[in-house]
Amino acid sequence: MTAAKLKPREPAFELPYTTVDVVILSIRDGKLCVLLVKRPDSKSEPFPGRWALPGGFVDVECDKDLESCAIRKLKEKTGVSSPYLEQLGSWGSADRDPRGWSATHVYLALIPSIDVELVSGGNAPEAGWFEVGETGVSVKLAFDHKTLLSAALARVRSKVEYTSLPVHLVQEPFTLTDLQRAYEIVLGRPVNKAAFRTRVLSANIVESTGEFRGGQARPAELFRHARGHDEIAYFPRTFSPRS
Amino acid sequence: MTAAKLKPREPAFELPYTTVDVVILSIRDGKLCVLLVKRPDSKSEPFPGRWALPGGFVDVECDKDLESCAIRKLKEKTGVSSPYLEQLGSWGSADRDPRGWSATHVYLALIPSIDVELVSGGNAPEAGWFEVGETGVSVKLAFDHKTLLSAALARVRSKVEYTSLPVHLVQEPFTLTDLQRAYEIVLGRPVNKAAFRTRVLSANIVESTGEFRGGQARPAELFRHARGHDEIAYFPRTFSPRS
DNA sequence: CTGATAAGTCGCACAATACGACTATTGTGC
DNA sequence: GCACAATAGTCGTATTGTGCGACTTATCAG
Repeated sequence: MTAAKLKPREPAFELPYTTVDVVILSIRDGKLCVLLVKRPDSKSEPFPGRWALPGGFVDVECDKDLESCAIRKLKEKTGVSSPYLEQLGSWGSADRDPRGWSATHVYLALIPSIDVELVSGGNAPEAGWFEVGETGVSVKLAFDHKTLLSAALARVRSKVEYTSLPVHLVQEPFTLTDLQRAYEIVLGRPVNKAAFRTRVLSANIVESTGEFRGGQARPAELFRHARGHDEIAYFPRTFSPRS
Repeated sequence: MTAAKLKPREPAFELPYTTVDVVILSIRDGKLCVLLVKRPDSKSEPFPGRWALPGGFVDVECDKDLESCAIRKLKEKTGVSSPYLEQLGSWGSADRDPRGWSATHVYLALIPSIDVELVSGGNAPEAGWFEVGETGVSVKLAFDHKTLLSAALARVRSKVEYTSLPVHLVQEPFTLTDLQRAYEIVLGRPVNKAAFRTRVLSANIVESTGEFRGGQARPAELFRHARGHDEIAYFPRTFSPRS
């Protein structure tokens, strides 16, 4: 790729880099986890060998907009093509990337806790799921990705209190108990069963499939996301346990 | 400015433009208003003469990060230097700017309803306040600014229900009635006085100055933003009138 | 002194819900 | 076949928060 490829543009001042990063969260083994990829080991790259959020430069040739770019990167890493995806925000400064002024548009994706085929091997970077604790992951992250991850966690933990967001962390069909577990994992505290069920059912965010799943006990009714509820629903009040 | 100014960079693929736009809202004459600037009339510019949100290219020479850039643009237009400022999101696509692939980082600013000295005249663009209705302003906007403004209004109207956000629309010192008016203007409906006062006071978002303002009636206690509450507070419940 | 005006308070009724305790429905071991 | 374990799902109530109308308080004008 040469400078000849650069279309002459007006104004001819220096342009920042534009990137997209995706915070992909999922529940694995009862823990909230984030998907990280290992940066290439080449010394010409910043943060070689360091773990990072999946992401990279916007490709003006193939990305028609920012969201498409985020979806492309998600698809490349996980094979998942239609997750819950929302924009988290953008971070841009002179020093967040050693290569120069850069701005990243960060997306938050939630995917169900199924076995995602991590697209790895070949020249694709190594990828893996990392449990997130109170503040983030235990490994050191590249760039300002620690900040981005913190922001994502704050957003998710805040929204759990008053939205139907965790619906997107469970695989359809699911039982109300499955859904309650997802809430509890993200909230980090138990939730009363009766109160939880009234809330969820009266908000019409899920609908019955009519099917039941049996275990060694009474079979549980199976639900799916309510049709026409691709977006998350807002509860009028937060989950607030009695003191 | 010539191509020589362009620092050679690796990778040498085409970079999107990076801009920052600011949605500046204020209450004027009891109406929610947005600040717009007129685009230059030169034919070499996109959307000549059209009204637009204040904003423009990130200047990698003087802007250390995106927020500084937003603050700079706000200062240039209004003279206000420390408003309530939050990031709204980013919009980027191949076709939102006729000059090429561009991504804009949009900030939302709330400023008190004082007489802002609109910095205008000379070669500075014409600027003015426009009342926003249900969906936006009555004039046609440049670029995708209609979308950006809609998003800003949706954010504000949603947050009014459960946060202390309108605190930043009133000039200190203010009475509780002043604050209630701000809520009512953004909400578009009346609020019960007693309920409003309990909520606001128990949330500790304002504190008394000890001063009083007299009119032809009983003097009202004057308040200011509570110290240590630069950010907005979240109420546990939404304003919800009885049906 | 009286009335107008707006600030600020009080108390009740109502609605939502957190929660523990209850019932219901299945599988399993004896 | 019966007791029991395990989990699903419901019920009733105590408690909390708050919406709202009506009240009291404080000031000014005439």
